[in-house]
Amino acid sequence: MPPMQGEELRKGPWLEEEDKRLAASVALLGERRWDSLAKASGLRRTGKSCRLRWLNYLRPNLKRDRLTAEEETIILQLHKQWGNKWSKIARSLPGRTDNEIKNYWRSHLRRKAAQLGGQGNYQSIISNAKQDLLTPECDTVSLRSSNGECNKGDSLRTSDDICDMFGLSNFGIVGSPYETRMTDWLSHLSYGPGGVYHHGDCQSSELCFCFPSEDSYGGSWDSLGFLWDTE
DNA sequence: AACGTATGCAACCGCATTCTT
DNA sequence: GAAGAATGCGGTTGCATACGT
Repeated sequence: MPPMQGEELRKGPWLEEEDKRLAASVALLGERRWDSLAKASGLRRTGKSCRLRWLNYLRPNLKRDRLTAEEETIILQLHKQWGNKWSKIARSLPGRTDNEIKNYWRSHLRRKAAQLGGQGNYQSIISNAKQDLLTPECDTVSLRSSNGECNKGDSLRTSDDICDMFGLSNFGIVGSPYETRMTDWLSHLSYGPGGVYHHGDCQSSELCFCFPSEDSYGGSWDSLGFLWDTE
């Protein structure tokens, strides 16, 4: 739609005044009909520009801090699975925008992947990130309580138990959409046929809970994409 | 101090898809 | 069901700042 004569559309960085006006208009009219909203607000911006500004900057509950190691791991995992489906990846990271993830990928992760080069090393990035999250004391992947107090025979009954046991709260998972999936999955491992067991070769003298070998649960870390899939 | 380069991020653009009339 | 409008998405660009020489 061409701008009215004498109403040149503005481009470039948003002013604080424009942000306030946009936020007020969205509160009044809702997140839809952006062209109408742009006109009604008196902003000399396109609806498209208003929508983008709202989604990427003004929307409530946006996280402004740097992406965490956990989020980086998720991005790497999901990008491997889905490719450049930024909006899809963003839906699995509450408070993050597709633009932010896309930028982060281009400035951090893509280069990181390129430095190591090749598919095999790409895998190692995920593996390294995984090691940041999980304790590496067993030759199978293991998760241990952050305080090291794993008592043989203890039951994991609730998601809180599981979060406590596995220290999920340390990873920013608690309260996120994947908390339920993660805890469900861990519960399944606890009681399912594969079982969670003390690995005999574990060098730790303490009891630790280890995932079964890849063979016995029929997959690898890569197969766990469903944990993050919110669709 | 001045200049050139690298980096991070916000915003724009064009196209595809979905919605509304 | 068709056409136009609105929205969503991914790629790209431009600018401010940090950093190195």
